[in-house]
Amino acid sequence: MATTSTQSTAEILRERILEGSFPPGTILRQDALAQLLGVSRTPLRTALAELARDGLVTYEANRGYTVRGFDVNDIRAAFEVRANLEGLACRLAAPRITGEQLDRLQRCVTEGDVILSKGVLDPDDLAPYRRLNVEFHETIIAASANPWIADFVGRTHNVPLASDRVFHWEDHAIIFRSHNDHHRILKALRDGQAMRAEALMWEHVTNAGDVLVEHVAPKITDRQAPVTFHSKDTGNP
Amino acid sequence: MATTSTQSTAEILRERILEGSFPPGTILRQDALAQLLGVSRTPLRTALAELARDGLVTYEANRGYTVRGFDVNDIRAAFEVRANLEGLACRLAAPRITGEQLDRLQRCVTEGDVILSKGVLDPDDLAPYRRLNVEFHETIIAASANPWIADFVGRTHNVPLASDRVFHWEDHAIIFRSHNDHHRILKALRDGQAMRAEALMWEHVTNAGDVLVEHVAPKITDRQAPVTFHSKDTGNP
DNA sequence: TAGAACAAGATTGTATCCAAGTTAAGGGGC
DNA sequence: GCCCCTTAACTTGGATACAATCTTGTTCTA
Repeated sequence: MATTSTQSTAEILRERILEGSFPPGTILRQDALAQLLGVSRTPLRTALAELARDGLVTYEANRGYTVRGFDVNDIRAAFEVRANLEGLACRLAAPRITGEQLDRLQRCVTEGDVILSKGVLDPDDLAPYRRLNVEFHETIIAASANPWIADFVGRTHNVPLASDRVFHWEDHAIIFRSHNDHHRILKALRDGQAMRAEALMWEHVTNAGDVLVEHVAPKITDRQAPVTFHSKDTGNP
Repeated sequence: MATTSTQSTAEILRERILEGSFPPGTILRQDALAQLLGVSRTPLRTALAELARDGLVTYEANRGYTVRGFDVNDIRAAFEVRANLEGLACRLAAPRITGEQLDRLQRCVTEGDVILSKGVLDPDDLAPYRRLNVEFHETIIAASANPWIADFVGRTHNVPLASDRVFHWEDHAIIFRSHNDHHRILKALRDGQAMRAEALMWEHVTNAGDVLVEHVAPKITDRQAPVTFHSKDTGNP
């Protein structure tokens, strides 16, 4: 295999935690967790140290790792920063974006048009549209030519419920407006209007945060009590 | 000891790399490095995984860790996002900063006045002034009540030469102007002028980046050839 | 009965050992 | 003579064993 056991362990754990398989406050017992994941404690511990650096789990010396909990304010704060960073990405990208990148953005927008032209939100279209959305944002960030933005925005996705893998695919009007933002952002970037692109992106992300917070707030209000993870648990509630 | 061996190893390594003790491209041989630091390979590897997550070293599966090199563009890019993030911190802090925090900012400014009133830059004043500077910025970031900003700005300090531990303590006019910015930023925050505080901080950080880049650019132009780290090396060139 | 001290069990942190992969050198074939 | 394959030394990755620390339950005392 081209990848190492530590890497795959970290990836699986990250996925599980972001999915919510391990409730916040869960104490991650290394022996049990290693057994569940089918690896020894050595790669598991390395993976945990990485996740701790990403803020997904907290660490206390000689007391192990626990799954970190995020409240509504953490999510709000994440979108606050992300709105600014992605706005900055637009401002930087406007004068230097390449034709090839503009083409890719155009493709995302056009394909999104097709999906949304139905007038209703087909559940089967969720995955493709989400992929388009991710590619649109990532292309702009890449066009900004500032690697820190990509890194930091990526880190704000390391939050359960705030990741762009969570998508509110219910209200056609909301998605339609969001997609319309993409149209305008692309237009602004093509015309080299840095400030306009920045303002549009800022509002675009800020509103997405508002929608998300409004939608998921009830889910997070009940703070789980600390829970211990044992080997008999499957990790899927 | 309250701290664990892994933690201290990571801290020492981080310090060493930021200082420049290990030139970019250095291949960090685990056996030799562990021997140098007086620990076994296990905690060392965990520490290295952490530093890799911070971007200080790069990792390739089955081929180990190498010290990452940063060029002028990386530093420029770091200041670009830092200027925006610290500007954002000001905007957020303006309406919610506490009296206690304003007092602390005032103290930083006043003590800085005393140091700079001499009219010349005494080398003995470098450390105290640098401490005041760090406290000023960190207080505002804390006042923004957005933990992501603190995290991300901290990460931009994880760059050799771009850390705030590097300070250009030569030109009195430059320092004086910079300190004058602090005066105005404090005034803006006290008066609740969010936009003004943001603009001032943006310019403040952007200019600091310009000065740094201009000053250190010659130092980085010569890109070191890849070098292997052996146990006989002391780590101090 | 409440509280503290102690001891046993459990859990984490570190070291050592073994396997798997990589790199480099030497030998054989064209 | 040059290229490729084989092989051996070296390095990294993972598993296991051992040491240090924490937790918990019990017992003894005031």
